[in-house]
Amino acid sequence: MGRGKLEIKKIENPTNRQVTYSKRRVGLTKKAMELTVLCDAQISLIMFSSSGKLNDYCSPSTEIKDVFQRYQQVTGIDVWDAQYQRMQNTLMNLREINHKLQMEIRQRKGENLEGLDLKELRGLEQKLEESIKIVRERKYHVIATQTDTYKKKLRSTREIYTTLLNELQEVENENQQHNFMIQDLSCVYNNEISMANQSLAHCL
Amino acid sequence: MGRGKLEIKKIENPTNRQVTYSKRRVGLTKKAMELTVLCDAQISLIMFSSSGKLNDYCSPSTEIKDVFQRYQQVTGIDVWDAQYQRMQNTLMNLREINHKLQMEIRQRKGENLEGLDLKELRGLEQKLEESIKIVRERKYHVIATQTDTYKKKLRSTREIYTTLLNELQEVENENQQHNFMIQDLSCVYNNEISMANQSLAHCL
DNA sequence: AACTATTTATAAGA
DNA sequence: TTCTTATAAATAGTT
Repeated sequence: MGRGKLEIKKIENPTNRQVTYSKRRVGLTKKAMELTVLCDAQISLIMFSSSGKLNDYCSPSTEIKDVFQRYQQVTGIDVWDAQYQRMQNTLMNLREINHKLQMEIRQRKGENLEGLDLKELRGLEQKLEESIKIVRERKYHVIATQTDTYKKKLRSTREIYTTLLNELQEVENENQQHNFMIQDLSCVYNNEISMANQSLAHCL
Repeated sequence: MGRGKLEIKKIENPTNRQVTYSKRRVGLTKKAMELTVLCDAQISLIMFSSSGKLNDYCSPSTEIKDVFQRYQQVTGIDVWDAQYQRMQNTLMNLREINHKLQMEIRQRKGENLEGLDLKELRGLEQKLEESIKIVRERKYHVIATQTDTYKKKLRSTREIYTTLLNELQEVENENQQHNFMIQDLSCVYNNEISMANQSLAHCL
């Protein structure tokens, strides 16, 4: 179209090429826009001139990257980044593992037992018995440790008391005014003993 | 252009819209190609029709993703980022859930109990007791069902035996040569009874 | 999918 | 770049 027919091959004159680019770029964009409006299409158009200048058009209410994403979805994963692909794989792996874990937990909770036969149920029962045995052993261990701790505390308190009592009685020999301190210490000691006994009783 | 002027707004008639899309899509692609050739430009054109069909054009010796990469470089917009970020989040979420599931399973297996205090151990023991109760109930249910099935099988076998025995004895009255058949049937029946009893014994 | 009257795009020139 | 305009190209409506 135009005053003469233009053969479709690279325009060698750079000025002419640039002029033609400008004109046709506008025309192309206009046509893309019209197609968008007329036919309710989603279009992305990216143009780089031979000098590297960028121009683009994208149908309204979307962005180039949305179009790209959609393009990827439709064309498949070939164009996806290697890293992206790797991530996708990891994701699927994790999902699978997750699912298996969920299933195991559900079985161990006693849910979803419909599919199991007698032998499998026995196996599960056995596994649970083993687990509960371990938990109970741990519980007894913790109880024993706590009891032990209380006993040690008690013994140490008693030792401290005895030591202090001895020291005080020595001092008392020199100074009768310290009598009231012995009474005070007795009180603290009895209190401690009582608390320790309470804790032990709660635990056993 | 055409027989009449077309107002640039969405064509409501779907058939017309589709036809116009097809025609103009070809025209647009042709113009893009011409611009590529005439002006030595790099062009990517992606079109989705309103029905979701994809068509694209890309200047020779490049691919869409090259154009996008270049576009990304020039504009500074990271086409990948949004998608990548979303995936990363999903990944981290899954990993976290996975970890929690692992921990729950390990506890239910009796592993990794070091961090638990007496109260938590008691809770875990209780949960395991509940689970094992459910599993046992299910096991008893399966056993009961199987027992029932065996009983029914036994009853049915006995009925068939009785019927056949009667029939045979009737025939026997007419024909003494059938004695050996009765013996044979007895043998089969006793065998069946014995197998059923064995299965029941194994089960209970 | 083909036809064609008309509109639109644009090549060349200014 | 922009305007003009003759002419090529695209395409709307029709078959």
